[in-house]
Amino acid sequence: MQRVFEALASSVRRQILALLSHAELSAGDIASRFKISKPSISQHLSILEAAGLVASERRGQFVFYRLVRENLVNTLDGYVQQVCPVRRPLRKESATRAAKATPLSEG
Amino acid sequence: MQRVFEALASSVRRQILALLSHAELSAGDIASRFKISKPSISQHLSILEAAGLVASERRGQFVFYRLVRENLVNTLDGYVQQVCPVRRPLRKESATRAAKATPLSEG
DNA sequence: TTAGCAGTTAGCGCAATGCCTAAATACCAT
DNA sequence: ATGGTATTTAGGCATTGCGCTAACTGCTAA
Repeated sequence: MQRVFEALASSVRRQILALLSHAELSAGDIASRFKISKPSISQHLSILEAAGLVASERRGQFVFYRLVRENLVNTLDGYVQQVCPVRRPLRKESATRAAKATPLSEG
Repeated sequence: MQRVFEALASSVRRQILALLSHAELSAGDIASRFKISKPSISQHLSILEAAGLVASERRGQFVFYRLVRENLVNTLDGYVQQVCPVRRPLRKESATRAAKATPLSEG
């Protein structure tokens, strides 16, 4: 969780995740979309991977990165629930509980 | 948004928000729950306030801080939607869309 | 005004971050 | 093996972040 929030603290890294939300991309493809150097992007990718927000797979010369939505959503949702007690989560399991829509101090 | 994610990158600040999710607290009350010094907590609070995640109000000698849930939830939700296209948001307005539960690449 | 508590601001030291270039590694093709 | 492309690792440097103590401001109470 600490790693996830640290990873998300960087604008570049958030943009990378946004890119990967559309499609799997190679490290080079990702780097080409930013002004900063390839090694810097590689470093960002390794931070994202350490946080479990992306996964990588080498195919031939290329290393493809894909978004791991589950971890992103679970982590953010988990924290939001901690801070907005028993509010509607944004994950599937509890579409039922969502119906109750518990108003708390802001209702 | 940048400010919000930067604010959330610190464990202490996330804990402060969690504290404030239960009740409004004075700066001193908050500080007393951590090992770090009062000035440091004050600095954390000002970062949270700059990010719009908390609001402060002086009452007599005390400065009370309260959580601004809206901004926290809106920001996290907004980014999640950017990354998990047209996924179920975790805010109220669209309890309707939540029923549809759009499966995407992880369905 | 003086004393005292609550909180913030100022300034310092240290560790971590983020960028870079250069060099190394991994793979493909010849 | 050799050369070329893709990516990561290593090392350096400037900036930022986070903790501290000391000093300052705001309020209450005599």
